[in-house]
Amino acid sequence: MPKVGMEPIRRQQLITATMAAIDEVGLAETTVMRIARHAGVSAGIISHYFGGKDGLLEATMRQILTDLTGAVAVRRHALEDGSPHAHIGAIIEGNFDRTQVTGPAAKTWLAFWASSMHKPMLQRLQNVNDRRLYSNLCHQFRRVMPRAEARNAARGLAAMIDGLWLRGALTPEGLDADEARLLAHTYLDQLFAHYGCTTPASHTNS
Amino acid sequence: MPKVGMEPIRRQQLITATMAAIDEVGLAETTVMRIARHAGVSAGIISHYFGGKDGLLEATMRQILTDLTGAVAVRRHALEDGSPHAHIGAIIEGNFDRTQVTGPAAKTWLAFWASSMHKPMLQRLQNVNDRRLYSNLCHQFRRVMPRAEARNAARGLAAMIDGLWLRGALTPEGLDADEARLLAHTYLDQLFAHYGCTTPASHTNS
Amino acid sequence: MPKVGMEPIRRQQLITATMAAIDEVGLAETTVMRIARHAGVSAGIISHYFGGKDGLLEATMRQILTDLTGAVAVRRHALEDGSPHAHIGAIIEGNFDRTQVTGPAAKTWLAFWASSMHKPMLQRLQNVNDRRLYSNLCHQFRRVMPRAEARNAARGLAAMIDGLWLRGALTPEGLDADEARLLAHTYLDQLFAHYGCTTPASHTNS
Amino acid sequence: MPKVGMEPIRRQQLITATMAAIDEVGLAETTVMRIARHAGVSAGIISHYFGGKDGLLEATMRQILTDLTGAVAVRRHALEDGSPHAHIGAIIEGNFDRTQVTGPAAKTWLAFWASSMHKPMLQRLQNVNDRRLYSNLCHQFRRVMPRAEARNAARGLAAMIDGLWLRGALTPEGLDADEARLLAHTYLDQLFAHYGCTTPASHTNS
DNA sequence: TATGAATGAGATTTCATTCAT
DNA sequence: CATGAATGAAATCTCATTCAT
Repeated sequence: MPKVGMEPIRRQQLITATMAAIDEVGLAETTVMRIARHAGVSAGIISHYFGGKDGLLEATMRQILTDLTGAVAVRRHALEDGSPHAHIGAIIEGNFDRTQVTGPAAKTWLAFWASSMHKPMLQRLQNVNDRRLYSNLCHQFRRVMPRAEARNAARGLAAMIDGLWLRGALTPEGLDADEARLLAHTYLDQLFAHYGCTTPASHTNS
Repeated sequence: MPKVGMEPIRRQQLITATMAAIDEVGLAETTVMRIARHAGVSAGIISHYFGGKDGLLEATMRQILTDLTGAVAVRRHALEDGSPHAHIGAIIEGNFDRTQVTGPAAKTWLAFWASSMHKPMLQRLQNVNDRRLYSNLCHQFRRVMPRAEARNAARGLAAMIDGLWLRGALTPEGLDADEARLLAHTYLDQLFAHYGCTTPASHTNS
Repeated sequence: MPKVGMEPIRRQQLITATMAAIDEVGLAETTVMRIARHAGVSAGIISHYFGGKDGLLEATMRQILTDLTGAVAVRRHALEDGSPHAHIGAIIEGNFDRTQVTGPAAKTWLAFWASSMHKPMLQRLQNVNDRRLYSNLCHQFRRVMPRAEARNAARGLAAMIDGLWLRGALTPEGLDADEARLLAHTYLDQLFAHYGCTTPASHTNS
Repeated sequence: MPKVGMEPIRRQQLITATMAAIDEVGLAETTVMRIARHAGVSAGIISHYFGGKDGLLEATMRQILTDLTGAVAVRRHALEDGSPHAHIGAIIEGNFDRTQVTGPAAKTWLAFWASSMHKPMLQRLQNVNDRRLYSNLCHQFRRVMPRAEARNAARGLAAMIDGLWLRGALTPEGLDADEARLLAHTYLDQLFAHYGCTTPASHTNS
């Protein structure tokens, strides 16, 4: 039975199982045994690979944040139009990426979000991502607005994105990604409209 | 110490202590012992008055939602100007009422929110409130917009309010209520601007 | 509310409530609160009148045993025929008295019986009664049998009576007193038959 | 110490420890900690192997009943003489088997018996066994008596057996198995004598 | 006399972690 | 590498008893 090179496979297996467990019963009811059962392994192995339950949870959150960052980055690199509106549009699209808002990832995300209020390690991860989103938005808005307005626009859009996620995660049927994107883009257009910019009308997604 | 007629006093004491405990260490680490210590009573009394921990948590969430509803209602009844814009403005103000966004209540609110994903009873309470907010907003927007636009406006504003709450709860220093209100009102003005309504400029709060 | 002379009334009320509670949920689930609810009083009063739960239980058992002894004594005193067979018949009749085998008393009796294995005080009460039954039976049998046979007859009949009680208490519908009496009398007749005594055939009960 | 394949060993160990604990302090005072101490393991393992205290108690009762059934079956299969009297004699012998009436098993049996009045699961187990005893006795009696008489004989003998057990369990020194068997066999002989059957006189046990 | 508020001990159960195999 | 046996800490709940009113 002993195999070499199992480490990356097992780690991914366990992270996926963690999200499945949180999706199923919530973070509070997620025990190592349940995660292990989802992964089809024994509970003891979690301590082996992650040093303990907390290590696994941290790794899981890290992966969700990494995936989210990646989804945004991919879209921004694919832009032909480098306008601020296009960049921010890509950020919106990335944040409502199918792989993020569908299934286990969304509930896991919100669960960690709430949990991070009182766990310094999770809070740090959260903050890094949060600040990146804000500074990216702010930077793009700055290209067409004065600083004060750009800051408010960035804060408003960030709040809107989070709010849509939140409401989506709480809806039993899951987030309606298309509607969420529509609302976010509409808001974006309104923000730009206040500054006399041209706003491309179509938001058909990838 | 034993006196008669303690029930309502103790119940309120324990609900307050629950919020304090959740604020302090988070829902996951909130034990009945910690709540009892906050209230200066013994742990057993929680089962006596609330039938158990779950009963107390439910009562606590119920109170938060009731307070929130009340804060909105008070402001709407105090309106001299019955315009849609004024009504919606009052709803925003109520949602960022000092007693709601300050201190323990805000974190407790978010904690329950996340928790409600997997607890039917909390979910039900959540849904009732959620739908009331949405239908109130929708109804006012309908007075100045076509149905489809009103729906989107209501969804957008609800998401914005939640998003601001959420980000506020996660910020270590707590929510900056004034900034949040400013962003929400700005968004509201934008929504109305799109339909050529007059938008009163001042949002000095009570 | 304070009344004088309540003591005997309250004591009887609580003893009756204790039997009702044991009948309803069994000795293990019988709490002072449940007893108090049955009696329509508060739990604290039990300690007041009986010094505690154990005191009440002991008083309850004592009453059951007293009632049983009384039921036997009444029948024996009422005998016109002083023959051994008549005396023993009266003992049997008393042991299957309606007030004993019907309703709460029977289950309470068996519950105490089992419990008395490990509670010296109950065991003592049990033993006193037990020995009285045995010595009464033995004494009557001695009038028509040699000592060794009388002893065995007494032991056998005592076992038969207990066994019928036991099986009756376990039967959901309760003990069928008539059938039990019939079996006990039949056994008695057989015991006498072995020694050539005349055995009156009729066992119609009081 | 952890080894594989411990499950059956631990289960038996815990069942035995349960009987020891009940024998020692009675069912009411038997805590999982005490059982665990008897078995030399930690309390948590009881939930691990039996799902909880109730599961262990049920398993214990099941084992006692199984052992009892086995003790009877062994004797009946060993019979050379297939007469009704021999069969019933074997049933009596089995019911007063040394392993049953000696030590912890007897007290545990009675404790469960009383407890089964209010626990459906135990009651079911009890009933199955009870009915088997009755129907076995009845069937054998039917071979030499009319139906009505056979039924009464079976009921009487069953009551006698239970009564002897009961009194034995309550006697501090434990049941005197020889005396109990003697009384039961004597009763059996009397039952047969009433129908003119030959009754072998010797009841020396295995 | 009687209540019910309150406590604190004790019981069960869950669970993350460790460790021998 | 992987298992599952086992522990011990912690959490919730129950309950008899006490006591001020």
